[in-house]
Amino acid sequence: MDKKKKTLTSRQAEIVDAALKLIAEQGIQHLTIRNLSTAIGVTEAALYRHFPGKTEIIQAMVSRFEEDVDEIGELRGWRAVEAALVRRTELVLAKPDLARVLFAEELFKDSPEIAQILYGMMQRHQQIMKCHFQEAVDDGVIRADIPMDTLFRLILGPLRLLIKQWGLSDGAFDLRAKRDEMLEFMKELLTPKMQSLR
Amino acid sequence: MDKKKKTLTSRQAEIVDAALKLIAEQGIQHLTIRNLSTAIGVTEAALYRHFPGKTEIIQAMVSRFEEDVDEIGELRGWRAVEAALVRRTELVLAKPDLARVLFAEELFKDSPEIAQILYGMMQRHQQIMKCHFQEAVDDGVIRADIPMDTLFRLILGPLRLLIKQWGLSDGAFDLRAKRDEMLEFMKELLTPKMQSLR
Amino acid sequence: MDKKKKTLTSRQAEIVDAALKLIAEQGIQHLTIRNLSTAIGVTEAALYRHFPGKTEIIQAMVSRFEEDVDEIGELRGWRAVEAALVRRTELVLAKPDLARVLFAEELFKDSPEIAQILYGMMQRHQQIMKCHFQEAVDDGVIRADIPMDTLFRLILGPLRLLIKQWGLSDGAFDLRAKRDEMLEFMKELLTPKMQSLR
Amino acid sequence: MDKKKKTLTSRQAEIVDAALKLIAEQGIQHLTIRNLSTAIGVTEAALYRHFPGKTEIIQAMVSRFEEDVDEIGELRGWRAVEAALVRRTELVLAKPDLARVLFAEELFKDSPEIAQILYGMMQRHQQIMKCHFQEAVDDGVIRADIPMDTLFRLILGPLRLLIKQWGLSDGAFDLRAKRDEMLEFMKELLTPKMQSLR
DNA sequence: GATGAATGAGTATTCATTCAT
DNA sequence: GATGAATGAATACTCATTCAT
Repeated sequence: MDKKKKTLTSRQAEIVDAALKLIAEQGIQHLTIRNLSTAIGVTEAALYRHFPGKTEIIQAMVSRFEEDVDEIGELRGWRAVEAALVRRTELVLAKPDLARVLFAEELFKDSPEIAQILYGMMQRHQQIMKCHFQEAVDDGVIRADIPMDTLFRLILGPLRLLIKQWGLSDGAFDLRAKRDEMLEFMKELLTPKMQSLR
Repeated sequence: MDKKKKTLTSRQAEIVDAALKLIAEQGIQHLTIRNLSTAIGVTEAALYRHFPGKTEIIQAMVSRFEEDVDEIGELRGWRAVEAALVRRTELVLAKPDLARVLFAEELFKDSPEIAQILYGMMQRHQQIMKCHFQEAVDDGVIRADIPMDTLFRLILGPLRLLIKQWGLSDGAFDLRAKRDEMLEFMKELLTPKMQSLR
Repeated sequence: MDKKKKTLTSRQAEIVDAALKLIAEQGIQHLTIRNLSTAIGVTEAALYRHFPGKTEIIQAMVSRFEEDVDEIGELRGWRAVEAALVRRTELVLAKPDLARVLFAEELFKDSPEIAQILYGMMQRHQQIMKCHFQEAVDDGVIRADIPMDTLFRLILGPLRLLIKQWGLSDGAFDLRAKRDEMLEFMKELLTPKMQSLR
Repeated sequence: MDKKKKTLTSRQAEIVDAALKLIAEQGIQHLTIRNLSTAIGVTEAALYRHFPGKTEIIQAMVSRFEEDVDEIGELRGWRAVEAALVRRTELVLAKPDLARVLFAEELFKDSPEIAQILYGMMQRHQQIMKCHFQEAVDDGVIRADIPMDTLFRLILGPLRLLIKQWGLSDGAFDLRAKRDEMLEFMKELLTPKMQSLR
């Protein structure tokens, strides 16, 4: 699955880590070369020994998300879907601002490279999810008449909104509880109707 | 129901339009006083005759959403819900610029005033929708066992994601068709399963 | 004594009053055309109907000080000197910031016209004081061997410093009390020595 | 006795010098980052490598006064007082720029931090002088009945005025001669009048 | 007399980046 | 590998002033 494994030097890794921390703690607007360099304890100029520019730092950072996000392990079918949604919310809970970056494709409008990376991630994620949807359909857990893209929206859309509301409300409600509640209803709603006859 | 005066002078409207366009086309980082003023064809200083500051411009911009979004007319119940979703997508189709900004609350994360406005809008919109949900439940069109906030997410979440995907893909698919398809499935999924007969 | 009596129109007078008030209340840096115009209740542009520019407003304002400062009435000799010093401190007490302007010749370094006016005021004031010194000398109240300019400094210098300290300390001590104490010592110190033999 | 580090880099010293010159020659309103940077021959941005902001530049400038002013060496009593006044005037003669700023506390009225520094300097200087006054009193050179703060004003006030007049007149008179004359009179005036014999 | 709209020059400060050492 | 110094372009915003109406 890895397209271009760019093995980062330890210094590069350190920089990417610092960038992640900075975004997570202070928001993306505080991800400046200055802040980054002082976070690491070197001069601003020093960063340019390790990355050609800021864009590349963000690229490296964003690329790393991918590993984190889509590892659901050996699960399949609806269990895999559930696991994915859970994993996402847990990531949000663990690193709220980082998560905000993940969902804010608009933020990177001005650097097409990064937008591209994010778009690719989104696509790949979508692909994986659809696999699991298909498995769930085959398992008879989800009704078969909903097109995959619509299905994707019906499931991921509510999750995204839930996370967004949680973020906007500054964590005012119990994200896990609402997520579980939502998942339960989703599953029931999507269950084939004939099941009741079984 | 209008809280504050929002009668904009023609120049103010022009500025707000330009701001909207700028954000939609280039991202919020490019919404600068400079860009804004040159977009209109005046000096930067000139803008300050019409708005006290950048914040107020964005506020005016954001406030305008509200008018556009929430007028559903005389409908009630599920019909009203459908009308709202349709209205939203039609708005997106009519003013794609506005649309791109509409769901990107993250964009304004760093200015709490605007985040507040957006949050307020969202809350009010949510309130209205919940009314209609309740009506739909009372009408027996929607099952009664889903909490209102979850219901809101199950319906609005997919719509938002649909619009976002449409925006990110630069209008690559037929928004109306997908919206109608989605609506249809939603309605069916949410219909009570004659549970009362069980 | 009036060089060019510029009879101000009532609107001009109003503007000058507002300018004085502004300086007195907020300091000279807040004396802007904007603040001035809103203080009066007109547009910025309107001010230019009454004065050719900001400089002329300040000129008119500064010119008015002259009347206020040097009217000691019918007194002469040492009594007149005392009266002058008292008058100055009372002015300071009444309008602290305005007074600060009076002593801060440096503030107007960049507009030579105003510096000129202030310098002229200072000179004239010095002249008047020296007259009274001479009278005091003739009266035998002040010793005759001190040159007039030095005498001026020996008397006015401490007063200025007193006022400055009072201003810098934000009025932390009793200006009147210290002024009277100072005056008393001054008089005694400057009394001709033979007096003791009289 | 030094409170904070004041070892300036050569570039910092250059900036401070330029700032001093700018204020002295053109008034504080012209002490802008722009003017300052062009005076030195660098970009505005370059200044921020050497000072965090304008405030700190002015602070450094103001702080420098202290070193120059208060070193009188081993002297004590009236000799020390004389030495201090002489030193001050010599400083004025050597660095007229600095001199013009030296007594213009009003200039910094709007930035409380700097006003604070100046006030502190003034206080410390006053303390030192009062020590010497006391010594002079104990030596029987100065009469004992004048409160220390008044005494301070009676001696330093005239000096400040002398220097200010010299500055305003653009060095039109012989500062040294007038200073010596003043000092002589001061000493004589303040000599005890054998009051003890009365 | 007064306004609304605009201007041009200016304010302090920040940013990503470069380069000689 | 890293630093110190610098740059050019940008940021939001303010000021005194002008001009057509």
